[in-house]
Amino acid sequence: MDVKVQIEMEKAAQILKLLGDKTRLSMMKLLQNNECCVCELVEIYKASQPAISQHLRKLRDIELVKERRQGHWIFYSLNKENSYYQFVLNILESLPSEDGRLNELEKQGLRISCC
Amino acid sequence: MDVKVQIEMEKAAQILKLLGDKTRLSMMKLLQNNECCVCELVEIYKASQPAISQHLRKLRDIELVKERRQGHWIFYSLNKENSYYQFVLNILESLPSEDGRLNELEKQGLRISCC
DNA sequence: TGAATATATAATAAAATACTTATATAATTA
DNA sequence: TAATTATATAAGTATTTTATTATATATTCA
Repeated sequence: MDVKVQIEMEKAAQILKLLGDKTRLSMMKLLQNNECCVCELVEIYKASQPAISQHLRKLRDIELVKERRQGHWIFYSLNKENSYYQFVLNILESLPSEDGRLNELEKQGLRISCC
Repeated sequence: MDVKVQIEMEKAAQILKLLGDKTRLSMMKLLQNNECCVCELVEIYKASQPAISQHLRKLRDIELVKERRQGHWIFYSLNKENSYYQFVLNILESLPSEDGRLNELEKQGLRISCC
């Protein structure tokens, strides 16, 4: 059964606005099960590096995602500590998996495996 | 238990973008349990009539809400026939009730009771 | 049928968002 | 330590969204 924690209207609208973008929403779904670095996302979404960086910044600013530096790379993942994590997860669970996109990368030898 | 019907990424983003506005999100929550006419929404949100009409149009365009004409008034409500109704409902259920706003109207004698 | 009321639409202006190009920062490695 | 690589940020521009003002449509009622 789902947990239904209530969330203020304003905060909800703010989060939904950020999720209301195809690239960001798909990124969030991808990050639900995976840690990804920026260059992988650039490859997957065929977008410019600054464009991806700026999407990530917005998600980071409201703490929906967190980063972990490892050498050259910065790995992004969902921030499970966030008070609104459950709200976001509820939405992500209605979306089709995007993991296939990472498998594609792997096949092309472009996956940045950590460590 | 929640029904979790999967929904295409693009459609989800489109819906979330519309919900990602404070006024529209709050309106949707209000309409979850109530039928409201435009003038009530204008009063509640202290917005101009065209502004409210245009918000409603967007929600109507993707069939999240439906209208019912009765005399001068046009009453809006959630469109439960929509394929994405369950998805939307899932989100609305995490939000605090807005019914209090209608009670306020009622007290002021501004509620348009149907029939 | 004409006036009044509720709502919609069109045109425009203002504000917010997203993308591009250029540059900065931080870590790695030769 | 200089060159390279991954990422971030800033500035400018283009695009999208929202609100405003003016006007049109539809219904009711005198």
